[in-house]
Amino acid sequence: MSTLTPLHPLLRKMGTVTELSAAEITAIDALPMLVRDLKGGQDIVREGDRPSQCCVMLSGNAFRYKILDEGKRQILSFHIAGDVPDLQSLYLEVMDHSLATLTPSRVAFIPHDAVRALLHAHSRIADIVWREMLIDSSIFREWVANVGRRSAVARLAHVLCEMFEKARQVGLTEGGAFELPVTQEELADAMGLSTVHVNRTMMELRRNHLIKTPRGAVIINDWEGLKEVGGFDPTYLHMRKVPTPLLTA
Amino acid sequence: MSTLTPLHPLLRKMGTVTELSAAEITAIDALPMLVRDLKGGQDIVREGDRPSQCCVMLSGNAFRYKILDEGKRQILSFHIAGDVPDLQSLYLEVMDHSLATLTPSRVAFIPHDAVRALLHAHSRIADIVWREMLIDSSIFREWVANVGRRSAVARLAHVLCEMFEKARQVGLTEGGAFELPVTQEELADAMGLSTVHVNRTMMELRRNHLIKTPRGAVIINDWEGLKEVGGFDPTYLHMRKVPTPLLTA
DNA sequence: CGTTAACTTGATAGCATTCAACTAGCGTGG
DNA sequence: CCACGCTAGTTGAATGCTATCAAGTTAACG
Repeated sequence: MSTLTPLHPLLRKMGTVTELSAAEITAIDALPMLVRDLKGGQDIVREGDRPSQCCVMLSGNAFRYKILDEGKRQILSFHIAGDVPDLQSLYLEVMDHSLATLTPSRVAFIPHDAVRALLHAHSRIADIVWREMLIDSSIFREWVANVGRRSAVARLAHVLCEMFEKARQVGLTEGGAFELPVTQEELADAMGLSTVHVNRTMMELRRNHLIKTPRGAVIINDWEGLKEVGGFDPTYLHMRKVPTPLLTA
Repeated sequence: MSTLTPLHPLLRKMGTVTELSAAEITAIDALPMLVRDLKGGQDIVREGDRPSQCCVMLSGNAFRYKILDEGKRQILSFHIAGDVPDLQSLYLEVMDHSLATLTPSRVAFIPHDAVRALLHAHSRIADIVWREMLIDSSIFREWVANVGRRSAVARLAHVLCEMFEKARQVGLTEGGAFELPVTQEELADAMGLSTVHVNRTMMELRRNHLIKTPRGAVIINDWEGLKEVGGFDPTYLHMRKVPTPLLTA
């Protein structure tokens, strides 16, 4: 499954946007990283923290979330290998949300200083990184709309479409299938629904032959149909070109 | 009300964060701007556009929104004088949402090239601008949580708290009062509720003596109470210091 | 003053939540 | 190797928050 290339994970993601020069690649390779293996369901940074480093997902999955009054949780995003889920901490000193692993994950921590130095030295890399942050922001906008104005089925279909596209972009799909190590409870917290209703909604998608859901994964049977139901238009993902993984694993 | 200082509007906002040097101020003042007066309810940029400039709100109010299937609208943010609501277009070539005026507004358009040049020449300004974009993103996260996991009353209270804080930050409040030229329909589209229910919810807040709503404005009678109801914690606004407008008008 | 947009109010309907079991899958340990 | 126990998923019934529909009322404006 996660046949990660030997490439630096950052290159994997950035490479989907622009060809990098040798100097740029060297600079990225030279970034100091502290690699750690984490269990699933473990916080990486918490709301209120003032991190001095940011983290790159090498493998596994993570998600960002907020806890509101009465202990209700809102999941803000899901992340896969290659993502830097707390990039914003470079400029926002205190975390306004938490970040945790979903599955056992390998994570690399890079000091903010090192990243800042890289961005100052290589303006093209800076451009890519900023763009990445702005896409992050664009996705939040879509989520506001998703949670605010779509029905449960549409919401779920939309989330699945998005996760599929993001996985496809970095070559983590096989046909219409991709790993989705997310419980229905987590999906519920991401979509602002109850677990029970996510369950029923999911069954509806299956009943209509749009998806199949083997353990920990999703198979999309009817991509066009799913997009239709979710009102999915990938514009907001701002993918530059047709996803072409750097290396065909 | 909007006793705008003679200062460049960008300075107004950025000045709340750091003291700028003379050189930096000159550079900002030198930005080429095309100033236009727009009516209320008029689109500035539309989803799908590929703008080559971004706009600064000099006066008036604006909002960003998406139209989904079946014509449903989701409002993503509200903006006041000093904001640059489409900054992201600097790096995201195609608009994933629309931007429109709420009230008659004076807007300045600045070419992307000029902004990019400014950011390259003055890294401290770049830092402030990036920070601003990331705060934008943080606010979207909070909105996801707001729409996803809060009840109608809490949602409304939270939105009002946020708008008050943002206005206060740039000196656009008088005591607990601030201008809110937003119809209940617009509030509804911002919160993912129906107009009718916004109306009832608003009445509830009034009945509990938390707010008063004279035409086009809001007076907060009980700030602590409103924060309580909305579960409002301003951390996500990432305000550096206690709001001190550059000039006391 | 007439006209229109914004705001109110009442009644009804519906999607989603909550509560409460129950089932299936899976790892662990006796 | 099977039992136990836990987590995730499934199902049913009842409640409830919010939407929808339909008028009516107020307020701004020319």
